[in-house]
Amino acid sequence: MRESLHKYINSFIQLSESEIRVIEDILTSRKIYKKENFIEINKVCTKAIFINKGYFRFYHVDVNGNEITSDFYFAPSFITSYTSFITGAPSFVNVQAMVDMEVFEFTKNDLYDLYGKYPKIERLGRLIAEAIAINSEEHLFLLLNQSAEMRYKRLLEKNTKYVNTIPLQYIASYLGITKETLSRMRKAIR
Amino acid sequence: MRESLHKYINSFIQLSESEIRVIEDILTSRKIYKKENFIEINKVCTKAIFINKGYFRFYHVDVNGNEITSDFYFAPSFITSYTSFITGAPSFVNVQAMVDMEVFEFTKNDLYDLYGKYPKIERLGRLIAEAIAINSEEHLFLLLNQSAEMRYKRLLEKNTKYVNTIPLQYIASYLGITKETLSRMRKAIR
DNA sequence: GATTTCTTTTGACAATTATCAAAAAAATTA
DNA sequence: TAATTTTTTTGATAATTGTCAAAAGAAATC
Repeated sequence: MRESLHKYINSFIQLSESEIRVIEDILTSRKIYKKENFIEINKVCTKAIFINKGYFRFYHVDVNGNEITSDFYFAPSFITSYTSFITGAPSFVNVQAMVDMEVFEFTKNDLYDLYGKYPKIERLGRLIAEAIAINSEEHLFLLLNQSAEMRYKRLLEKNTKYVNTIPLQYIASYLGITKETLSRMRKAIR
Repeated sequence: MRESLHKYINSFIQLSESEIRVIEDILTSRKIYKKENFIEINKVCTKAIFINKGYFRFYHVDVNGNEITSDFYFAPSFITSYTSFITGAPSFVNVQAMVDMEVFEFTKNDLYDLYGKYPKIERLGRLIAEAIAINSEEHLFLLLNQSAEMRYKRLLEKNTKYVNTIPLQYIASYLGITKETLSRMRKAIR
């Protein structure tokens, strides 16, 4: 049942049976239904999850009342409202289930206990933090790299999964443009 | 001489005398002069540094030949071409000294040795990776948050240091706009 | 302190992107 | 499958931002 978790962890680091077990011990299996928010804006986030099935989007509402999507995370992956989880400040994003999902939840306290007891689990934490930093760096790079059309083409190449499974309106704001502009760009490219 | 390093590390985690010493042992003191590139695009980056004095900008050249600045890092801070250092892929950014600088350099190999031997130093690595991820998240948030004018105002509030010390042309591309547009916006705000 | 180099500002105009409203298409639910 | 809801597309127009060239200002160098 937790095979995909093992596989995912293994892609970062080889853990022993007992290390895997203590990780499993802090997890609670849970379902999150489409459109439900796992994390709410302005609340402090002290929980994180492993996505076993489904995907999330991170979004906030700007001054004009528009929803701005800042990120997507697909299974398998660990996620949380990163800045809030780390610093203890209120989250500035909502994290919303895009489909009916299956996740394994755990608390910050439990995780930090494991960090203290198992250096290799802390190493896993470092590797995941690094992966998240790299992901943000790539998104940043995408946004800074010229016209909206170029950004979309780049996304097409690099993140085919996004373009194929995520509704266009959310991809638009991920790219920093409106859905109408993205729709027109797609027409122009065809 | 390395007081600012100690202080900086202490802001993340309390290390013992001997842990501090082994970190110092892998450092090489160095000067980097204004406009010099510490890291070159397309080269694999296996070194990182602690900035003791000065600041860097991260930039790349886009298809139209324009320099795009994606980040700034001021002393005191650890920096490297993050994605390249972690993954071993060629760097997609240049890292350029903005003033005459004083830095302490170290290699990836030496650092990873320390990670293996000193769990608390690996924890420091995790904490720094997290800080970098948070920094990128904030920059992303800035870029996605509506009009250029709003972005600039937000930067004014949040990162006064940037606005006061960095030449406008670099701030412009950090905000995803041209220097002319930023210049006009500043005039409008006055 | 004069000269050179680098940075910022300004103007005129063009291109890109946003906005609002409505229609069409697709997906979901009854 | 019909009805409802959600998502995408289209049109007309406005607002924002970019481009290119030149001037003004500031900083660095001799």
